[in-house]
Amino acid sequence: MYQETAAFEHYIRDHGLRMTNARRAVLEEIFSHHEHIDADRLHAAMRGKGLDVSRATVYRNLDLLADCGLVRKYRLDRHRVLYEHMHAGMEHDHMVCRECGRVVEFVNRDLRAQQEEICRAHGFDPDDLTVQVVGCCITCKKARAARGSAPPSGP
Amino acid sequence: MYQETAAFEHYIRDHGLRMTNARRAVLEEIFSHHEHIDADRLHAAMRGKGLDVSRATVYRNLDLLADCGLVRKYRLDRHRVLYEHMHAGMEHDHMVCRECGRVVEFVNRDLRAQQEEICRAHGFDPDDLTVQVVGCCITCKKARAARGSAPPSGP
DNA sequence: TTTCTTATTGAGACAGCGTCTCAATTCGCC
DNA sequence: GGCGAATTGAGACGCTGTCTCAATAAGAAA
Repeated sequence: MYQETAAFEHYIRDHGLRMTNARRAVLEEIFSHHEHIDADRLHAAMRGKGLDVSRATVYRNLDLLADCGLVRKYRLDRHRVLYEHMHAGMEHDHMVCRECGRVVEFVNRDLRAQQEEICRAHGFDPDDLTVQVVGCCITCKKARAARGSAPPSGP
Repeated sequence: MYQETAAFEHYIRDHGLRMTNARRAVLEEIFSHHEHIDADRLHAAMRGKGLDVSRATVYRNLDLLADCGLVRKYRLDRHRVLYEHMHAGMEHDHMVCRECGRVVEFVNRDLRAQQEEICRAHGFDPDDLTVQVVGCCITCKKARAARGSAPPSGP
């Protein structure tokens, strides 16, 4: 947490911004959740702890944290935007199950390297590389198979 | 167009649905645009041609077309969801420039193969593999460099 | 420490994209 | 042609995120 606070304060100062209680609170909150969370849930969690920060401020500061690279913003679909703090160097991607909505993380260095290579080839300077896989997870696949092979059974 | 109509009608019948004028119209419209387009723009284009189809119907049928695999739904960010028809077998991905908003397509078979491999390893059955790169395109990069090397000049 | 400037905040109105509702219409099987 | 069900149209609605603007507070300067 020390590192992140320091990095954030550094960024804040460098950009002529000001460090506030609300900013510290959002930073601490997002770093206390070790998994994806959406802005409104985070906001609710903060209020639940008695932290009186407005919704707009949570949104504003999550975006600020995303800008300075401490937080990653990840859009699943129209109704789900997740934020997660960067756990040093662990760039990962997501598989989203269409049926149960479960999000599975995976890390693959080769995939990243290849994406960077493609960007280079197109003279494109990437800020964010995202691989998003939408499909059906192993659990739902099994459930579906079970239903399929034993439908509303015989006479 | 024959193939797509046939495929669509086949899907429609297989799922106990009905083929309607609105469905045919949406199918024809999306296949007449050989690039990404959003639902509202498509709707406007249809009305412009005198096709009297409601917004809700366009949304509904674009989703239906996406379900049956004839159309791909691609989300850039909160405010941009693009649809594009599948041009047989040409699975591609997108790079979006953060500055000018330009969308560059690229195709890379290795990248796809690798994603599929990862899915297999996780027992995940992919419906849609998306690689989304957000960054800065070569044009904007040059523009930025030009500004950077010759800022509001000397005293 | 007090003062002063200005970034930030809070509350809620607002915006945009989709979705939902439900009566009216249309499909397509008989 | 007639019937039952799927589909449509029009607009209200919902949700996430942004904007507004007065009030507040950070932090530099005195």
